Amino acid sequence: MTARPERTWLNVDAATCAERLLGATLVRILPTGERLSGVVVETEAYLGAEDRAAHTFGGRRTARNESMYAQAGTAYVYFTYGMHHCVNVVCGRIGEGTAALVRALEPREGLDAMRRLRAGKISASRLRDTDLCSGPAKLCRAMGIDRALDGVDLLTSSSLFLEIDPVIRTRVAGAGIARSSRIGIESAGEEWASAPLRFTVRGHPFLSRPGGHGASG
DNA sequence: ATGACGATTTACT
DNA sequence: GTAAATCGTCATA
Repeated sequence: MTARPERTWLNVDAATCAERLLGATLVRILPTGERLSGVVVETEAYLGAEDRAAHTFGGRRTARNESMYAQAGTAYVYFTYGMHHCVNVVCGRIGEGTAALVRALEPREGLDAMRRLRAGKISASRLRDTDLCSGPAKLCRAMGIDRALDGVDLLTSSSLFLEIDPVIRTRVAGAGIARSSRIGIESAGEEWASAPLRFTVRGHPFLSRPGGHGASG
């Protein structure tokens, strides 16, 4: 039986939240009513004011990152590189500015719709299942996530929300969790660029790129 | 008002 | 491996 997570489950530090989200299911209900979903298999933790790589570093607070300061369970969706969206799960206390970036999903429901949404110049039929959601911007494209969903409550929303399937989470826990350095944050400096704040399901085939070797979980 | 910069992806050499 | 695509946001003036 699946259930939505409790808010207290996300009211934790970003690293704990990022690790915890592995094995959770992200569900998107399109305006058409189609249900899309995928299991979270890769995340990154962003630690807030202290973290040079975080959008909330130094307490920066603007219209763009406002939702990152909201309550745990809020979706922080941002637009970058002039063309891509990425989605985070806000965690910790209100005003803390911490979150976990969702970097890859194993697609479970609505693969045809995902293919349609992801298809650009290449034909949809040529997109392999492993290409659908293997990156933070890819999964947003595949699930139709954009700034319109910034700030929605992932615990109560009917358009974008989290579900926990105990069977899936048990299977993920059995596979083990690996930690590695976060991707694409070189400019944040060596200390933060090398911090082991990326979490992956060990050896999972749907990652954005190979995971690291670390403690099992 | 302006300029530099992305928590990326894709195509191409 | 490298480079282009593409534009909202933010710091500076």
